[in-house]
Amino acid sequence: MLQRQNGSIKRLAQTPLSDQIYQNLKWSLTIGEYVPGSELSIRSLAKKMGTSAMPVREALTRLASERLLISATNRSYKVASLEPKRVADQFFVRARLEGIATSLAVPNMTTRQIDQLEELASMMVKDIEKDDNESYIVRNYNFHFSIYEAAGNDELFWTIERLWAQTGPFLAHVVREQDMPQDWQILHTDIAKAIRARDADYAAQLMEKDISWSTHTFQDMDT
Amino acid sequence: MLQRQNGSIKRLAQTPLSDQIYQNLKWSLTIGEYVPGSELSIRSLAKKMGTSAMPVREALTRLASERLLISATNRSYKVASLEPKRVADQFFVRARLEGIATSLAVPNMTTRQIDQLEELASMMVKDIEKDDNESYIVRNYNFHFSIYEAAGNDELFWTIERLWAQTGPFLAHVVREQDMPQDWQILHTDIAKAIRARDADYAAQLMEKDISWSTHTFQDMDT
DNA sequence: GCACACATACTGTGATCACAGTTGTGAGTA
DNA sequence: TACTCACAACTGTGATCACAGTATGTGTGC
Repeated sequence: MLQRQNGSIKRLAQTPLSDQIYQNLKWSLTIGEYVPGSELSIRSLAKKMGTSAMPVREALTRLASERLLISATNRSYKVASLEPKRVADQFFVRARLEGIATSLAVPNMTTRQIDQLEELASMMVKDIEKDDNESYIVRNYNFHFSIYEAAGNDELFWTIERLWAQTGPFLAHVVREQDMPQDWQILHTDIAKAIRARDADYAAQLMEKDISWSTHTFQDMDT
Repeated sequence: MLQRQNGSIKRLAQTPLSDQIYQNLKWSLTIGEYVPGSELSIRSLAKKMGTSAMPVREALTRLASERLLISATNRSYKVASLEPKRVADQFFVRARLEGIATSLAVPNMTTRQIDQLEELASMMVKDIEKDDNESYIVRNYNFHFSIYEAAGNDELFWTIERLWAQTGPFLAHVVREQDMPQDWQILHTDIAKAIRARDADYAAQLMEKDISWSTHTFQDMDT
């Protein structure tokens, strides 16, 4: 996160400005703070952050390089807009990778960690009841990534994290529109149960299901 | 590729210099032109390419952001060195993703494309006999990626391509050392046959096998 | 002969400027 | 009213400079 002082970003020891801005924007994408299709320009962002254009420029080129932003030549950077095929492709890869990560994680998770999963799952149900979408999105992130972290494969973790930032803007849109299927909430609890039962295959299967409903959702959507 | 004139890079219409340099370096990593652990500095690369530091700097930050290069704070960029756990993790993800891509590709490939696969496979055997490692590496790339392209999932394709650039330096090392197992060559022909038989599961299984022998190879290696 | 210190030559990072290309708007005309 | 043309306000891109670290190598003192 960025540390602000006098309304502008203060340099943290040893962490380059460009890196802070990069992390900041990546997180914003993940939790869906940017609407699909919205534009980000170097200079206006730099002005908002109180830095020169340089570190912002670096952050944006990095994000574009990871396909988290679209960069047309000589045009401003923008968040991808909802092209059904593209988004469906992304959720397909997500479903597979997150299923794999889950089955890897099952033997590694402690009962304490599984307790926390179940607690998160029940809190998420309450978030939905209270219409607290922002809290729901963050808890959803924590639920999934505490599993993926337990998988113990850095490259897998990072790849999934990247995909979340890529699909974040679309997923947040669905959550905020309350377009989630009724039985979606039960899935999280079931996943925790399957992990507790040390049933790797079933846990992975549920996880794939959790992700891939989105595949169909976006596949049938018009732009 | 970069177009050279008077020993320096000439700007191609519409393609930013930084992008050309980025593509150039990424390909060099993929085919193993850089030894694990070697250092790349902005200014010296810029001098070699005949440009200012700016576009090189952008290319390197992009590569580091995709984890194709390591960037310690305030120290020069470098190609990752061979840490067994890390490399094994990478090949694990590769095996899974390339298996998935293969099974997706099976129903999509034309007989003409499969013919080309078999031709590539037999040429690769000859490359080994002739000790032409560079040609072998490029043909190996073409063999695999013509399959992955047929899978028809852009995100999957890009993710695999990134992983190849990541593992390129290590794989090339093995190829050049001629450390490949005897039965490895037959695998490529078998994969083509399985695709021709439209046996998606078997093709995927063979593909996973093709990748994952490396997992064990590097896992047992000392740094 | 060895160890410590200082100078030098690097490293990435941030800021600033110049440039060319695109977009959008407003005035002038048919 | 509609269309066109020009100008102004953007856009990213490349080059250059200043700076603060770090590693290296050399010379000096013991």
